[in-house]
Amino acid sequence: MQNVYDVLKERGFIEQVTHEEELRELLGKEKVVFYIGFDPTADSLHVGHLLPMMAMAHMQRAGHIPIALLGGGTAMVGDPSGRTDMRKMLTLEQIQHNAERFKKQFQRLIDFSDNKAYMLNNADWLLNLNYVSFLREIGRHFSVNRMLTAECYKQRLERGLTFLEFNYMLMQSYDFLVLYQKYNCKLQIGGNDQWSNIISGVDLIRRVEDGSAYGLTIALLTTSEGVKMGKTQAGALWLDPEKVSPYDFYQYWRNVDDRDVEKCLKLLTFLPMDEVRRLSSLEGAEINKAKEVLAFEVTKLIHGEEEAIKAQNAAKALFQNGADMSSVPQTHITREQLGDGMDLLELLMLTGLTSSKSEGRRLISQGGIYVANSRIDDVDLKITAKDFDDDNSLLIRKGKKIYHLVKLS
RNA sequence: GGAGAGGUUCCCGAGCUGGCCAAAGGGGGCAGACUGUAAAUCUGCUGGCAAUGCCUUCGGUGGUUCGAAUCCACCCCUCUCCA
Repeated sequence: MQNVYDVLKERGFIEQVTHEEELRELLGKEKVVFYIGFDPTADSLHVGHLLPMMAMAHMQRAGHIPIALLGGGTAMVGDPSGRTDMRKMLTLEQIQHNAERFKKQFQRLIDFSDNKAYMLNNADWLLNLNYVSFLREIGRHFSVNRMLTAECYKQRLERGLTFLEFNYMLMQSYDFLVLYQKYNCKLQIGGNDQWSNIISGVDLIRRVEDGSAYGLTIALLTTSEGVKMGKTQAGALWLDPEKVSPYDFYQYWRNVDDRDVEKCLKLLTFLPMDEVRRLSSLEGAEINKAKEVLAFEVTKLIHGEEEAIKAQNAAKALFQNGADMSSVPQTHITREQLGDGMDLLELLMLTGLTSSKSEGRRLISQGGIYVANSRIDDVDLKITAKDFDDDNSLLIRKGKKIYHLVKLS
């Protein structure tokens, strides 16, 4: 069987490693417990978390044991890495609630049964720490001089850094130490921005336990433009279907830049590399086939096969004249709401296609709104029951590819 | 605690000798043309509303004035230097 290390490397996950050869060997010969931390600062995971999750899944498939560590304790402080401002502090209840949501989402990719993976919360050991003993046992191993030279603090030194945030590194290092002691966790994986925190954990384990631990960072998922992937007009691309519908999720991947297709297939799907290479080599309009596969696979991974099929059918219905419109985003309105005619501007807002009437006016006057596939140029157009088809539905389109179905009942 | 700089519309960033400021410019976003549900490029738009006008907005609260993002007072926050 192929060494997971090589798999991760081939698929482009690995950015930095503490001891490449040793780690590779270790992963090849024993079951390794490893951990990745997640900050429960939002009530859903988003695309940015996908890479670490995939890495975990690959590792688990290779027989290793993941620990998903929720930063319930560290979130009380907030990681300053890669931040220009201080994070908002969350209440205990918010963090607890978010952690619950995360677990559901993890379960799609990671098998938590029979101790094949753990989910822990560092609040369990961080919140009750005694300040003075923490300083004596842990704090003494940290050199402020060295911390200040760490990349993650350099930037903040120019802009200001509170003592609270400065402690983040100690807390994360302590996490690693605790996991090493209690679970024999030898490896920490994290985003590339976690490098400083990770190596300081590795260091701490060496100093306190005289043990060998390893660190590995994963590339950040960026577009060919170098921008973080997963930004949509509405904000982040969340994994929660309540926040981003499977259809929109599918469309996001269906529309990635040509240049990002290969990277996404490698990082976000489990397709064998031969298949990835074949799809990535498609050129011109052909590459759309690869994008369809990508969109389908990623959606299947996150929302399940059934939802992925629905999203794909909806896309086909809209873009390739297919018939199954059932999963196109839709809004229901009643005949009472419609009355004897509703302003199109009003309807656009109901569907969420626009957020104000002004925006609707603008769109219409620029030719960006289509009702039942014909372009609308009348800003004051009223929609009546007659406009709906036999199926009591009306298709509205905004721009080239944002569709919305209005159902009358 | 002391000295200084600053907080502007989604972001950056002008404006700050008071009216011509819903506020330059850039970024981002949206739409149009082109196209492959791609990229690049070009064009337009980018606070709201019952819309040739009206309303809310320039850290907060009061004040001066016919009129304030622009002047004054107090307060809050951020940064830099000093302790």
